[in-house]
Amino acid sequence: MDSPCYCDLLRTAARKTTAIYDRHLAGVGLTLAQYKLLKKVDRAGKLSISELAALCDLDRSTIGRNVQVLERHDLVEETSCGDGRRCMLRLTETGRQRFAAAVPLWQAAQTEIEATLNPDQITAITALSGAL
Amino acid sequence: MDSPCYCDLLRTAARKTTAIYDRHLAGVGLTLAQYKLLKKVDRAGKLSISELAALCDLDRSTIGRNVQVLERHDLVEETSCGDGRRCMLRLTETGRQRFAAAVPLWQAAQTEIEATLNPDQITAITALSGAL
DNA sequence: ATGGAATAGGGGTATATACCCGCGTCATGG
DNA sequence: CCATGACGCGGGTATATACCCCTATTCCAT
Repeated sequence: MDSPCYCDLLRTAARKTTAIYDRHLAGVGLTLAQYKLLKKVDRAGKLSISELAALCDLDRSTIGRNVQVLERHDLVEETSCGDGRRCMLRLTETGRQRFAAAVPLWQAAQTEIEATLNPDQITAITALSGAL
Repeated sequence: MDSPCYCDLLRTAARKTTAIYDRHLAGVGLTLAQYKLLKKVDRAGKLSISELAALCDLDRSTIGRNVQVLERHDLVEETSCGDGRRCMLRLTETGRQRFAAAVPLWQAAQTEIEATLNPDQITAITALSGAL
């Protein structure tokens, strides 16, 4: 009758963990979502908004707006490519430095989560992405 | 070295499941978040914004704005109590009907999730709220 | 070569969320 | 009985997210 709302549980867990990661990353003025974007741009070197959206499995317009924030903070810049429709994104020098400084903070958050949750939960969470 | 970002996994899982619940609830024009609010107001009968925020474990200002949406949709209304600072929320008749119609849709989403995830994952997710 | 389809992106609108600040109200200690 | 502090809430600002529509560009088939 009263099974817990799985959606609510996951949304709450996502909010709580996001707060933990954001708290760690606040030292370099990044949010977890921004860190993830910087990481993907760093890995790719250059990529378009649509490619980044596909990598993140997020809506293209969401990525477009999130990238605007990164551009305002001078972490990412656009470079033209042959195609007049697209613009390739890449990290600025500031972005590279900020990302490098953020990595150990992110790692600390990871470690905190690993210390908080039990191994079964870690395993279950890791398998979620494949199941949904 | 490259452990997956637990925060990203949970955020993605929350987005995906929210989309599933929202798709089911779209039949009555509600989102999962709105459904949860209506459910809590329904259970409580009457309660203030701060009480609702505490129940949801969300920021008071967040609840205030989400309740404004419900009021615009004529699902929730404010009633004055003795205290001039507070206003008590309760469901409107429309809100009661909408919530009643939404319950089986929510249940269908629950069932879909139970069919998608394996029991271990369900257990792990359920235990998350206590751990975080 | 041209016209229609496909692609890339921006902008509008809406919701969900959090933090901070200020304002009004209440309650309580002198 | 009044001043101070506690409380409740709205509003400002910022981010994250999604859907829709429009425009510009490119590509491809005829």
